[in-house]
Amino acid sequence: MMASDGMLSLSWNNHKATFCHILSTLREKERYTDVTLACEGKFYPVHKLVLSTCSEYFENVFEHTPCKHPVVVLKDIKCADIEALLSYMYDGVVSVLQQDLARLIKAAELLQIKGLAVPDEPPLKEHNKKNAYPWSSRDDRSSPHPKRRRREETLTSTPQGSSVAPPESPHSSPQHHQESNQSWDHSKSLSQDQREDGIEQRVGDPVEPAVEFSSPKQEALHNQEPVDESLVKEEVIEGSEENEGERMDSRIEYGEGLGGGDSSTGGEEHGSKYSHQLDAKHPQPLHEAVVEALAGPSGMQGWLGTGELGGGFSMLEGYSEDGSQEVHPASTGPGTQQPHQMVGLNCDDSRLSRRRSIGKCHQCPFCSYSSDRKDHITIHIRTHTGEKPFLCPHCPYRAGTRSVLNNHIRVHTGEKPYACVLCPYRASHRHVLQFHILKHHK
DNA sequence: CAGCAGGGGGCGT
DNA sequence: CGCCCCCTGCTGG
Repeated sequence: MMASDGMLSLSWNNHKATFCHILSTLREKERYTDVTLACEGKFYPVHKLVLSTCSEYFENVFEHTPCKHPVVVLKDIKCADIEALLSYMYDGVVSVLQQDLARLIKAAELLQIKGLAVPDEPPLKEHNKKNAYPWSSRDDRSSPHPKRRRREETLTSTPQGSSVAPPESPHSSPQHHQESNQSWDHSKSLSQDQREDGIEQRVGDPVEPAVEFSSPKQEALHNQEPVDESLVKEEVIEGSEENEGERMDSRIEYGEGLGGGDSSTGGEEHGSKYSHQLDAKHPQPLHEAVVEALAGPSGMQGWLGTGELGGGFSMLEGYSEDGSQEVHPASTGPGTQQPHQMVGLNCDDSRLSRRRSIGKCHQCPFCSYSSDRKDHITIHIRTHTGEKPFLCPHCPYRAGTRSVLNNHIRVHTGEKPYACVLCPYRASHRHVLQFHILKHHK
């Protein structure tokens, strides 16, 4: 169509469809994903953009989460629902059994998924789900009902208030606070408060009373974690006893490895060994890797899981390069209404003490491993995430640490720095030399 | 033989 | 604090 002034208006006929398709494809390939949703032990690498577009809740969360690649642990929501909601958000459509509809809607309300959860309106009907196109509603995203949501619920701690309960307390009951929209509103309001009222004030948050901040560190923590302060607090509560001990600072860099995948193409020759990395062949390597990691008895299951330990899922917020946050194995009590929990990984202790060995204050969020060295935790976490930031310049091999890569590179360079003192033999690795000596010069 | 995971020392910022 | 490097124990092909 030509405009009167000679300007041409070029339209992409099926732009929306194509755009959405591409987005969906990107998710499948885990390309450019910058946030991971964790639910019932499963991990879903997705895009902040999409989540923010379809959910004001996520929008707020990300707004307060500086991390490059946060991990949002969703509690009280079934992974099936998350999958369905993701399908809805990415594809605009989702099929759901009638019997599961109520539950799905509830989850959508918790997460404030546009089109599925309409605060002021009655729960959507099925047809809504099918037709609603996330994108279509996004425009009003700001308008929807900010105020409404904003309704303050200072009552952060609900009767269940088990937030104070020990980690072991099984408040996992998924229903605890999802039951009503209010609960949703509640959480929402909290986050908004934080954002609008200022993060610092969180400390004074009503919830606070229940929480015992034993050390200044915690405050620091708060400052660092603008997001859902209430959540953090609760976490703190439970973990408070181990302020120094259980808190950990760890970071996961999903960056290249997980989301990017560009370079991840490599490793194929290494076979399945590296498949967990981001091989195109394994669209969800991260999931698998992490799930595996979680499988362990003492692993994340306890943590994220189930309520045995954590009583519901907690949010591991921000295991990212940028943001380290604290993770408290003990998730918030059921008292909280937030669909997720933010868990910080920062070990504020570090600030207080620069010494490395003051006890193992860094805990791996995925397993029972702990270390007094944050850097070691960082590396360790890569074993769970599959992240291997160090690429071999000669082959697709990727390593989790520089040292490992350097060792590997010797296979290409033929360098054999380890010489036998008893003969001309040289080995590329110390182990090899030791074996040689034992075998030939014993 | 190659790689992985964990621990420790050292260094620069 | 983060990174690098080294060492050790272990595993799998």
